[in-house]
Amino acid sequence: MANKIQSVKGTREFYPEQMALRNFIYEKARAASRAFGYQEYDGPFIEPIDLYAAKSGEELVKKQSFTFEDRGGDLVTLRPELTPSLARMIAAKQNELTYPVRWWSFGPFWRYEQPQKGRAREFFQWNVDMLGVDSPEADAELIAVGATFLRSVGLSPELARIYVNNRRLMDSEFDNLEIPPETRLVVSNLVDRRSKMEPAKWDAYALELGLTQKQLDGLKDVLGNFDLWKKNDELTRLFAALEALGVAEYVKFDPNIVRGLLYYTGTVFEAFDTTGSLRRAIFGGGRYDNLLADVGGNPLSGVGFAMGDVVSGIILQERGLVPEFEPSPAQVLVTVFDEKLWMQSFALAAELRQAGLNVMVSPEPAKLPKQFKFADKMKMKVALVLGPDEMEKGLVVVKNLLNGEQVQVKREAALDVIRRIL
RNA sequence: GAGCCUGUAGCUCAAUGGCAGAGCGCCACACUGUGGAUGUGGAUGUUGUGGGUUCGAGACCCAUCAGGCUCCCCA
Repeated sequence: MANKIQSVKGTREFYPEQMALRNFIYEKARAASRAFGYQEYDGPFIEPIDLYAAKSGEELVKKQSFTFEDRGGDLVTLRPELTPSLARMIAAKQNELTYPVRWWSFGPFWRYEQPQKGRAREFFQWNVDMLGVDSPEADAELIAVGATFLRSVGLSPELARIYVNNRRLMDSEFDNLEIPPETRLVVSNLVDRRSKMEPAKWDAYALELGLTQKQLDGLKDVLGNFDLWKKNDELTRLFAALEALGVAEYVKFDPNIVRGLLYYTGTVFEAFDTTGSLRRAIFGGGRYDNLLADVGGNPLSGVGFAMGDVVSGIILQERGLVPEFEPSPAQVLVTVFDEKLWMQSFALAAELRQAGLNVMVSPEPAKLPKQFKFADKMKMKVALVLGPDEMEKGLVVVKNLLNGEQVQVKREAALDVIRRIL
């Protein structure tokens, strides 16, 4: 180990088993996206740092992104998120796209953060966005896409919940409490931290930030009022739509969901594992009204969410929802009897592949027990034996590895016998 | 960026400052035309890395790397 070069901190190596999990998440995300008519797209993996600097604080970009100078002296960065790229892509074709635009993507992202459980420096993220329609019903559709994913991987409403809030609602509540706009960001941050702090400490912290006792009491009333949504038109429409879309059981109003991001303007939502070991969100998103302003487009409202593969992967594993790993894509092994019949086995394997089966054949004339052990470890379903006896009569032995039964059949009939087992 | 915990065989983990071990897995054989089960035997290692203290360090000290927990952050 000593002089081996280690993998970069916070990166993961995807051995076949982990790759299967990643692909499982990808397939389910793809299916949920397509079920609602979303089109797959992708942006570049490296971008000019300015793309992010325009939107986020420069300090943040420098601290948490992988940035380097290319040979031409330009600063480029490994993309930390997709939204700015999406905004640019939309802006570039703003007048030729058919709205509403429904796009989804799944790809790698990089953030220079402290790796820990649920967080890596290189990760995959599923992004889903709808642009061009500003309605609570559109918001509901995005939530429904997320819920469809949860349902499809076996995360029932008991196991995972989507919590919803609305920025405009909270703003009007802040107005009622006479919390001035310039301290709202701080207050949002405060709300975000509530679940992580002891109540007494949180109170003290709130007062420290400049809230009056009266404002603090009012804020706590707001955060404890789970019926608040009923007096908000956007949210009542949202929940009616969620009901009709058949995903209402997944969704709950929660005034404590604020999400740190500046650019959300209306509905915000986050999905959480209800009892798991991770406090991190499975996915999160919301409505943003000014997506294109920074990249030179005309105003266009959108709603979207993103889900990382790290947290979702851990939850699926902890819940035992990952399908059993199948080591070999080939379910059929053609054994090699001995050196003389080696090429005969190769030819038989080729024949079966021609017929559309995935077939492995031993690349060496190893002992039969060894070849069977291999098939067993690879969890293959069928083994064929082509020995001298079979060769002579134009037969082949087909063995069902699941129940141990084997039959000797004519070579031409082998394909049907195999197909019946698979 | 800060604090704390951990690092020993492929994996999970033992070992009072005194000969580095167990279980599982792996390999071979029992089984010369057939896997899983069983039995017998076998190999496993620069104790993360680099220094230091000591007659003697896996253990104690310092540094460093990696992982975990928490804070920060989450565009």
